Amino acid sequence: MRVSQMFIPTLREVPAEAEIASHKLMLRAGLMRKLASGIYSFLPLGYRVFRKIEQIVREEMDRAGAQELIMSALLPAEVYQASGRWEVFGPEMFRLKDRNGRDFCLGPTHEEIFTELVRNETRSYRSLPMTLYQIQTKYRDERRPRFGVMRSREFVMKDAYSFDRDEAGLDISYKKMHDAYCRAFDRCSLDYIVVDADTGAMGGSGSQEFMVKSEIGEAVIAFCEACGYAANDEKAQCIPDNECSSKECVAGRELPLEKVATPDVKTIEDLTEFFKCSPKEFAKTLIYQADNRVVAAMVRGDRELNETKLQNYLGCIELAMADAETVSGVTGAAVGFAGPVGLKVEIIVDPEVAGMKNFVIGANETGYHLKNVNIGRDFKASAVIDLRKITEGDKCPKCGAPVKVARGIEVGHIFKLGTKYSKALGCVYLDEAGKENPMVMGCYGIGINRTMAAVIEQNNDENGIIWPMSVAPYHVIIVPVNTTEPAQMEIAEKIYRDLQAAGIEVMLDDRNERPGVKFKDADLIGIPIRITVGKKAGEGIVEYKQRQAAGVADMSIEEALVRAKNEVLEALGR
RNA sequence: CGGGAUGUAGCGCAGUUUGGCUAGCGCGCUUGCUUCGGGAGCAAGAGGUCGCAGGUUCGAAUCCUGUUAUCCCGACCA
Repeated sequence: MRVSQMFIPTLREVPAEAEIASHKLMLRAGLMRKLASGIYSFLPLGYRVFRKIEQIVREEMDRAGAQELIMSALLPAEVYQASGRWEVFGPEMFRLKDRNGRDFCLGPTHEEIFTELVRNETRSYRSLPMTLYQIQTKYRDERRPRFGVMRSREFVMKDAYSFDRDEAGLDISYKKMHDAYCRAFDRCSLDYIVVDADTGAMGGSGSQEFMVKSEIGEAVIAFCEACGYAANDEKAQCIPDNECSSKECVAGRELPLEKVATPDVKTIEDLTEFFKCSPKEFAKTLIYQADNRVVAAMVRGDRELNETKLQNYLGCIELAMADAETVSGVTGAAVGFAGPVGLKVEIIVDPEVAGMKNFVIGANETGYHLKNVNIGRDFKASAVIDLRKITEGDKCPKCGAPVKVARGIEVGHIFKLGTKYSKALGCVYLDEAGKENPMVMGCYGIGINRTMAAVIEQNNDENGIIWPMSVAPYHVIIVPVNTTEPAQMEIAEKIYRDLQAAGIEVMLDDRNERPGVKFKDADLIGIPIRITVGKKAGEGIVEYKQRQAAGVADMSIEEALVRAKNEVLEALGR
């Protein structure tokens, strides 16, 4: 298309609202504009990219045997009430009423709707397995929309749902989706990692996330370069490190319990200062409010508690640090002096703490700590389970090598749901013997908008976006340096026609702008190949430039045409 | 939801402390001339109820009260 006729409102300066590279560039390159917090309009160039990503995902879903359909974003309350999620979603769900006062919502996710559809229409084992999907808009009234399209209130998700007879069937359907996701993200040229994930409130027997490594990612992932283990930090299993630094511990003798006055010594930093020793010789006692009960959780002084692990163990819906009033009610001391000795609540202990001897804890008395505490002798643990957060250098739970920790953007998530929804909603099939069984389900999501932002996060430089060919809004841009030179325009027009005839998506920058402006815009919007028609046009020479490469090359028109066609077709795998 | 910050032209900002404004600057936009290989030069223009509402005052972008929107950190999040 001719740039003079296109709606590409590029910006020279970065709007103040944008912080991260992808958000800034999506605004500057004229891909989108904000309508409200977490709500964006995609402009022509941005929408082309959006549709290409969508199409890649669609092709890979179809190739994996999934069938596309489309559902409404406007959903009646009943279907969520049946599964109990009308309440669970809380204020995150956009709710509205129709003219008769009936409750509706804008769908935040569609498990229930798919399950209900299949329940109503499918009865026989002969129809299974089956995987259905849609690429459709979701609405979530996020507490804090962030980073442009990275966490927005309206977004497009590809959501797929598999229905199988049994776990073995689910394993196969799940694997197919896993492989399809890999192909889709590969085609988007994303550098991603597949990590084990916590199933959380979704329940089910297994889950993996597709993470694009990025510093601005909201998730933390641990991975092992030695054996390939990778997990979300909520899920990552920790191997206790019971290397002890104190002599008493090495000797293995239990020393007599001592109460030490520690006025104003509250934090771990204060304690290491006061006792002149390593934080590894303390244990933190954290008081939590879990639904209606109060529990204590202990991790070593230098560790952080992993709330997901605690929550999974407790099986509670709500988990939060107890407020100061609750803490003093339980411990009889101000915050900062909690300890397990004499505590009347459930005490859950990390294996590292369980392996410690003669350590220091709060005395449950304001201004005092206990020294030479020993588990078993001085207090009893209700349970010993892995409770801590993994850190860089921890032993890999699979092979023992030191793990690395990085941040990631979650672009895809696959779940083995099992029978949670099928049982709740009565989604059953009849087997050969005529017996009713719940279908075994999986669900699979890809955030299209977020994937687009992730591609930009990984493919940009100080001049702008560097689109991979597969998702670039156009493949080639032709830049005649001076549109008032008929020789240049003639050649530019010829290249334009030839490439279009070859099925290449091409832009012709026919604006009567100075060359600097056109080069800057071409770089900013990130078109993979640029063909510049300049002074040497008269000799039949043009300049060829790849967006991701530094150099330029002069060549004949014919050569440039051949090269552009080859590069585009090769990159697209045609 | 807790903490912090900010709303002045399409974008970026100054002016607010100490009220005097008929509100400026850069970019972009329009017109003309010149220019044409990395965001051109000259000239002439268009564009703003200073987020909104109320109050104080002779006078409010500026002070007070309320409200709303946006962004950041945290908490939270299928």
